[in-house]
Amino acid sequence: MNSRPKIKDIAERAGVSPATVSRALSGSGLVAEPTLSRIRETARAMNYRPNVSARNLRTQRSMSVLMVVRDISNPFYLEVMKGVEEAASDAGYSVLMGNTQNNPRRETEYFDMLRDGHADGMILMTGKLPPRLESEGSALSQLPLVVALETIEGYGLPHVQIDNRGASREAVEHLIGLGHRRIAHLTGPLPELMATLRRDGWREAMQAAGLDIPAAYEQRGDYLLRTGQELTAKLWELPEPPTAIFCANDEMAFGAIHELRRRGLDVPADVSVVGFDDIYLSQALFPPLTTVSQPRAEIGRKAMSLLLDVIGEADLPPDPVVMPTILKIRGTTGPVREN
Amino acid sequence: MNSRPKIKDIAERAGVSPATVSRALSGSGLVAEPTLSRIRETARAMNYRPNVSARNLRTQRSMSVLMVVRDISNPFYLEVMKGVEEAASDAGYSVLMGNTQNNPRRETEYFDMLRDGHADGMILMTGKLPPRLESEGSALSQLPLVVALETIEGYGLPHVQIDNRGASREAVEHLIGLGHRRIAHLTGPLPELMATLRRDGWREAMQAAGLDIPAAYEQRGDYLLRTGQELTAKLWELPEPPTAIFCANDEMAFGAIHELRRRGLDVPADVSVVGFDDIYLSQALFPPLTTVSQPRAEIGRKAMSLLLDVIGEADLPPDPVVMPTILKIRGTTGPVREN
DNA sequence: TTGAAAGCGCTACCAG
DNA sequence: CTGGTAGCGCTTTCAA
Repeated sequence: MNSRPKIKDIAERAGVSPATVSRALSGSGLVAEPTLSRIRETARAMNYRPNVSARNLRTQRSMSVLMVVRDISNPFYLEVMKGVEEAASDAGYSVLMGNTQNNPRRETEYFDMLRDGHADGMILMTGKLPPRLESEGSALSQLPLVVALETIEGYGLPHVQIDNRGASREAVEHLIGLGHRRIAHLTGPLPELMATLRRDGWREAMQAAGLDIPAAYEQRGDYLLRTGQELTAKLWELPEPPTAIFCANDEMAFGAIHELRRRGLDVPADVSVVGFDDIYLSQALFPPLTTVSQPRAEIGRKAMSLLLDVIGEADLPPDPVVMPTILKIRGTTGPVREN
Repeated sequence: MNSRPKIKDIAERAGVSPATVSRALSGSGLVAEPTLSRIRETARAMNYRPNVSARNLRTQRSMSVLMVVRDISNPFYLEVMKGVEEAASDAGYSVLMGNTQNNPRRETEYFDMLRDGHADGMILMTGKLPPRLESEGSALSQLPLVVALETIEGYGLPHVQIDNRGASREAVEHLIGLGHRRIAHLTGPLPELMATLRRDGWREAMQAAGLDIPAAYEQRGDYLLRTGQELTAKLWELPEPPTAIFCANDEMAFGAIHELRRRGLDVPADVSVVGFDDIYLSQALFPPLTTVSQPRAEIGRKAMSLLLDVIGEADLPPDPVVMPTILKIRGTTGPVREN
């Protein structure tokens, strides 16, 4: 009566076998009505909860999934996590958070957790594989993996992503439409794929409009705020600074705006700035940031639902799932300054 | 050779019993040297990983802890989570994320996960108990629980928190020191304890300085950005608006600044604004926000280490652990405007 | 220092 | 529709 009741206790009290209790509680539909409700009743009365370890051992599943990110303290992941958590919770799964800090040892650890039954599947948002696994080739495609936000090529893994190149092109076209011709770009950490795609989108839009791309207008960054400041400072040491800056993410855009203001330049009257990601608070700045918005929660939900498909061995879309982006035109972009 | 090796496979290969393998791998120190390294070697060679479900079932532990927050998409929790994750990871624990959205059903669910062996302990950051449990009284103090950031009174639970009242007092004193006499406060969701404490700190500082507190200067909020805007708008409908606003959190402070600027008021030349929490990007705004900074990662780490103590049945500090705050004086506060 | 064996709590197979 | 029971993979007595 004192310690936690087990299935056997319920069985005795209800006058049936453990097997029947198990069936009744798991809703297998194979239990006749009078028995069914009697069992349910006693289970509730005894405040019964099935032991997960025992169940997991028996069923060879953990009903948990692993969501692995580069840096857990990046707010960008919040909404994605929320989406993953919602979809997981709806399906009866728990979410384990993995944080790699770009440390290969930790990356490997999370893969090991898949093998040791800690989790039934993994959503990878790191854009890379631990070195040890890279050699495993096609064996990887057998693992219950879904790649989100980033891309891992060559293993036939399911992906949920956005059209980074197209979205960048659209953002730059917006600037061009405002009359800007000297448009610089602060890149992400090249040669990473996502950074490369965003850079390429910028280049494409510039070329399509017949605009010049001075080498110094492509400033190599790393998504960090202070880098945005520094690169902007560099741009303003050029004989001919740009009239607009397209940044590979919002943080660098904040850094750029910060630096411009420090130099007494007004955004957007003097210089236009566009970000990418539409992170939390982007719209709360003054002026609110013009940026490319990703449907983060939906990306999380979709990734989780794909993962459930993988775990359930359902058929998967052979191509990456591409989620739509929206260019949020807000307050940091405006017509090019005359003269 | 194909499917995952189990302890029995290692035992056969190494020519010992499963028991010895288990002892060797868990480092019990009861295995003689030649055997020990032979077992380790074969385990590595076979790429062995112990099955967690089996181990958990046997040991009656899950080596996971649950971190439960009100709203997972609030960036405030990021650093705390990081701290928890670090301390957990160091101790060999995984962290499960729980998101209640203030939904009592979900709150109860997470408590159930404690009982069903999903997790060995729980860090509660919701500041309240699910209704069903409130009646259980002192039985609660037997559960492996740690309360962080918030407070749950009357059950003798271990706490990690900050001195909300004292920190608020300090923030308001800073404003008073700058010559402000008309200082309004945007509160959190009263009557919640944390919101109340921050409000009380403001009142105390005002009273100690002999300043008036017009009823309309206490505007009841809910920590949301847009509420910050709305309440500020209300303040400026008063015959005598304040010269400074102390906000119960940073988001409302951002909202306040936004609204002030919309009205053509300069921060801090016309109005000073102080926030609370020092969330991500607070220092990246222009001007950067003056706010109360909490050692979030340390709070997370401390909460986790307390939880490990609880789980290990170690002695606990009878009083709440109070972590120090720092008033970060940045760019949104300045001397009161003359005239 | 090592091995044999029980059993953690549950599910699912096989009978009836 | 229900019961008996094997066994998931591991740890940990108890004996040797």
